[in-house]
Amino acid sequence: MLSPEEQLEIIKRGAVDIIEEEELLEKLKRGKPLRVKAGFDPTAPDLHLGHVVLLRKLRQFQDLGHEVYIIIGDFTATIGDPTGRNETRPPLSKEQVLENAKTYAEQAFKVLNPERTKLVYNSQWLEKMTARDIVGLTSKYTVARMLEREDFSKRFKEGIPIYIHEFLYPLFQAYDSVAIKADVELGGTDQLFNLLIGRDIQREYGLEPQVALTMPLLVGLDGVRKMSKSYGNYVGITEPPETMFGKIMSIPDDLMWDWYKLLTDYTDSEIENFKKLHPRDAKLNLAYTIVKQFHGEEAAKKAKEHFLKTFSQREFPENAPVFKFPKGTKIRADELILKLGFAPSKKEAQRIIKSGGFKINGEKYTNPFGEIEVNGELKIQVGKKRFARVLPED
RNA sequence: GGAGGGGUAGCCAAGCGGCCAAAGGCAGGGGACUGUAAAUCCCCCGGGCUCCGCCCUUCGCAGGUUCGAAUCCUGCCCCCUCCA
Repeated sequence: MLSPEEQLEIIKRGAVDIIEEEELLEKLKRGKPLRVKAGFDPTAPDLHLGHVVLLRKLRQFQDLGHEVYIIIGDFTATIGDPTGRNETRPPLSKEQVLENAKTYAEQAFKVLNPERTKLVYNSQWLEKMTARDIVGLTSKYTVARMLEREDFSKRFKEGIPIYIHEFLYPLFQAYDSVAIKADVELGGTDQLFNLLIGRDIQREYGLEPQVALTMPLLVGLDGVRKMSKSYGNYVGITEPPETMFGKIMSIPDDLMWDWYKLLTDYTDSEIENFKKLHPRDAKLNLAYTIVKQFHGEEAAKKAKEHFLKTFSQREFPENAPVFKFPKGTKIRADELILKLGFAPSKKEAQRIIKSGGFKINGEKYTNPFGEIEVNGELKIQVGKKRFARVLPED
């Protein structure tokens, strides 16, 4: 077991805020496993690399001998957390939440150690609260302090409605920390406010306040906005190795250093060394390292080869999806693309063809209405990334 | 409850009787370039028709006035601002 000081060093890596660092050191010095809490938003069961940043930090705690508590907000999800939004979020059904939680756990264990992870549902304690209990909880915080939160105050100023139940969300999240006696709570930087309320509320209930630790929000593929499913700039952790690899390669060069820091185990000095490489090679290594974490070494190697062949050498990928047509089928070029699912409409397919984005067996094919006969194998390419193999069938 | 302002394509935003499938921007797609990307340049961006032209469906919803409406009128729904 590492010394408290050494542990702290590891924990601090990549973190934005630790409130308070001295308290954390105190807790570590007691030598008992800490209860590290993280909430899970059951509205988004598809985990992406943005979530991984947090999960990796949790994993570090586990590797240091601590215990992770994942709070499934099955109760709070029926309220809707307004964090980071300027509007109220629609509540979810109970069944949906449970289903999402299951998917979440499966994916989270690609990073977390299941033996040191406890999944708990906050309905366990929140549903038992009586009106009196809730009044008790709400009497421990003020409206003025709630309005300190940026999205609340912004909405308040702009006249966008804030419903009273939305104030309950941070309070219930804080109460979760009371219920499990959390020592540390992790979240993205956008969660800082909620994490801090946890400290106040724990204190009110006579507990030692938790340490709030925030991690940066990972910037997505566009290099601008935080990674989020709704922006479409994400890399899902269940995506196939080739897709994952390709997506990572498409991030802006500048972004890759953040990714290195937040998504790999490389030390700062190792990362500094990578900066001396050709950016393409540094990024290849990044993609390789990340893919390896989720799919293993073999798959990562293959994904890299696939990438080099397809993009650097412009070769036709061997594992392109295969479509079979009866032998001798004649089909119009635009209809073929539509059938392969490479365009949402014939019009769109025609545009692609006209502008030279359609290749058969490596040759550009520019007549959208041309009849294509399926006799032998056809290697179809649409744009740079979409490939298909069309085979005749007797 | 009163007084105003507004709802236009994925988003933002012009248009305010015909030349409007609707300017411009963003996002997106294709091509060129490249290191994969970014930047830059060109093209495209409602759907359908063997398509250099034609047809259908779009401007909150439902009707109406007109040869003709996103544009005018009526009703309805929704949103915002100010006052109470």
